[in-house]
Amino acid sequence: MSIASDVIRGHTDAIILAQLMAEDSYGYKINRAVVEKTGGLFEFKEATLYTAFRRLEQSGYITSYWGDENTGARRRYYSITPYGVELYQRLVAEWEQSAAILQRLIYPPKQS
Amino acid sequence: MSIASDVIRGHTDAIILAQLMAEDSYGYKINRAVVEKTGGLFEFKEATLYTAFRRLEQSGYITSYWGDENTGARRRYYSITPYGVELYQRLVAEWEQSAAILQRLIYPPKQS
DNA sequence: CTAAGATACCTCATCTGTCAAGGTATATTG
DNA sequence: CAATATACCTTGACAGATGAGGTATCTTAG
Repeated sequence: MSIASDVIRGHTDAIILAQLMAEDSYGYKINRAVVEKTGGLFEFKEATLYTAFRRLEQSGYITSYWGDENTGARRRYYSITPYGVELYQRLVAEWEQSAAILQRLIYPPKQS
Repeated sequence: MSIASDVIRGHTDAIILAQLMAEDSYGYKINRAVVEKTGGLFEFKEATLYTAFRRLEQSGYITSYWGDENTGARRRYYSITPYGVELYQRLVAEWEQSAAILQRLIYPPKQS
């Protein structure tokens, strides 16, 4: 993950929910998708990922169920709830607004 | 600060350093500048701000000195060090790269 | 057959940054 | 004289991220 880490920090939930907006998925697969999308620049630490799943499920934003693989390691699939869709939309809106704001704050002001 | 809070979280150092890149300044003034630049959407909690100052100073990124006001409350001015300039540049570069990455991660992928 | 690596999940303890809540002190303005 | 603005500070609690450890299955190379 080299760079990026600090900025992505705090957006764990939004990234996970974005994946679940497309389809039910499971931890390992979501993390593979993130690695692939970032060209290897970022990946979740496992502890971070599973902590987030528990947090989101306990708050009612996602639900989980065991996959019925008859081969390979078992998978716990997650599904986004209507409540989670709302959260996702709010997080995206926040991101958009806040990215614009940060863009203004992070560069030095002209001297007065 | 209503919205924004989560996204700005983690960029305290970069925002402070950006201000100090322009000129030496002090806590209260930096926070006023932030409020003004964001149209009132965001401001630092004082504890967050002063915690950050201490962290940055202990790490050698900024130095401080007391202003010589002969009126009004005393001010502790902060000055960015060469080491701090380096950090600032690194943080900005990270922000730019990471904002682009997040932009890709935060929207749902097309179903395959 | 066996070792290594990929797949897949989980927990615990610790660290770091944020922030609510409290405090001090001075100057200005109604 | 009270309220408000300026200006700084500390403490304790909390939440999210993470290092380090663990379990189990399947595939592939030697």
